[in-house]
Amino acid sequence: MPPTQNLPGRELAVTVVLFSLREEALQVLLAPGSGASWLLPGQGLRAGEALEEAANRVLTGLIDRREAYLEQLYTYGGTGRPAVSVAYFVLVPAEAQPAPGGTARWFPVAALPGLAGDGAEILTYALRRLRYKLEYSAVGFQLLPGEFSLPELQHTYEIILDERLDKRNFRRRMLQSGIIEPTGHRRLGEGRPARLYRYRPDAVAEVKARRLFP
Amino acid sequence: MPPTQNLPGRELAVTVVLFSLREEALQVLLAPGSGASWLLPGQGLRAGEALEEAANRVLTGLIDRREAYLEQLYTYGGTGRPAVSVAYFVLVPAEAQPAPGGTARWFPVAALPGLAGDGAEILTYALRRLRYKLEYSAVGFQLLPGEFSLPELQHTYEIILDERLDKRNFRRRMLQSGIIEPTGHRRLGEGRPARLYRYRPDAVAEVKARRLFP
DNA sequence: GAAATAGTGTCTGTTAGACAATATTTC
DNA sequence: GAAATATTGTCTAACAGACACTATTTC
Repeated sequence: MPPTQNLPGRELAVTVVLFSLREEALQVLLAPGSGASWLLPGQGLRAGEALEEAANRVLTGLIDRREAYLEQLYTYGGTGRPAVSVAYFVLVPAEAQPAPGGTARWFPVAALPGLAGDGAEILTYALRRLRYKLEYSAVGFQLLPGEFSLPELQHTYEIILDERLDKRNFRRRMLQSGIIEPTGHRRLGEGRPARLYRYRPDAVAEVKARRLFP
Repeated sequence: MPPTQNLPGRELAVTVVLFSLREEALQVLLAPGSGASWLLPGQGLRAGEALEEAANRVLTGLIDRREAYLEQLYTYGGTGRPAVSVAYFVLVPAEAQPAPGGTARWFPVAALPGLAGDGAEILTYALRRLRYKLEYSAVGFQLLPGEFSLPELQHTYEIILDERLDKRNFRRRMLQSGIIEPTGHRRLGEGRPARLYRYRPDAVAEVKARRLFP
């Protein structure tokens, strides 16, 4: 029974775990709760509304962005208010801006405030899922703008996995996978400019797990 | 809005996709629906009942077995009756017997009857998940009795994956993984008796997916 | 001893992972 | 030309996958 915003008496709610990269850190958007605690943003499900619709509605109230990577995470509860809450996992690029006038705030996952209800449990699970999916699917691109350099991409992976990666091996596999293509543009900066790439959603986005028992 | 048994007016239900191996085939337990159609078994959620409790309750009404491998699959709906249904994925060994007096029947996944509502969609997803998990986790053992031979284990994999596997490679990896241990018993039959093994739940049950972008 | 099934070992190609030097830009 | 950053290639160990014969039991 995860905490919900504004609609305390509902049977069914959706909860959203919204991740983004800001200031060199993986951050989560949280809504103010009672007292000093914070909540995962959520809303009761409206009559006739599909689950994913409701999740998108919550999202629209939080952020200025219409498209986002959204995936059902897990359904919690059966006791408490709301009785059941369907948690969604959402990724937005750093470009996305919080909705004007909103009270939600970003928190680095490394420095979370106290979370009401089972918010901490949900968040931990979402984070685990993010790290796991990063390694065998292409979700990482959802956290980046449309054009990015390979060092930026690698940096994204390093932040989320909290682990240093070898530059040569990273580039080799990323390029060999065919999942990105050069845009022809370059990112100018202090040193040698970096080539920019874009994600190719048509490329195979998921990798076969290594078979334990083939 | 998956079909539910007996409790048409509920907001929230759990649906169970129950797999077992019988007669050399992967089979699913279905409940009779209206007319000639069949349903995935399910029940409305009771007040104060946790989701997994409800899934276990449904299970108890279907089969004589108290323990089963049970995992939340996906939550469907938002429209229709029931408004939302939480689907569970369940594996039981072939030993398990249907509850006496029950009306549910086993169907091979290769020859399913017409399914009401979005039963077919849920079942297809459950099957995909089973095959997928089989390759990187140890769920396969949940379909076998406590003691089994390596040929039996391989046969289980072949049935579910619908694919022939190399005996030598299969045995090598299965044994090297340390996930099974010999019981000292043997399975007698027509030819040379097979050594029996048991699953070691304490062994690492999941394998790192191959990193796409390490 | 024939039939049936269980059990075993090797070779090869691919890939993950470790590792250091060169290239291009700005100031 | 110094500083900063981007870009590139090789070697090795581990593992997946292909492949054929021997061992043990029953009848």
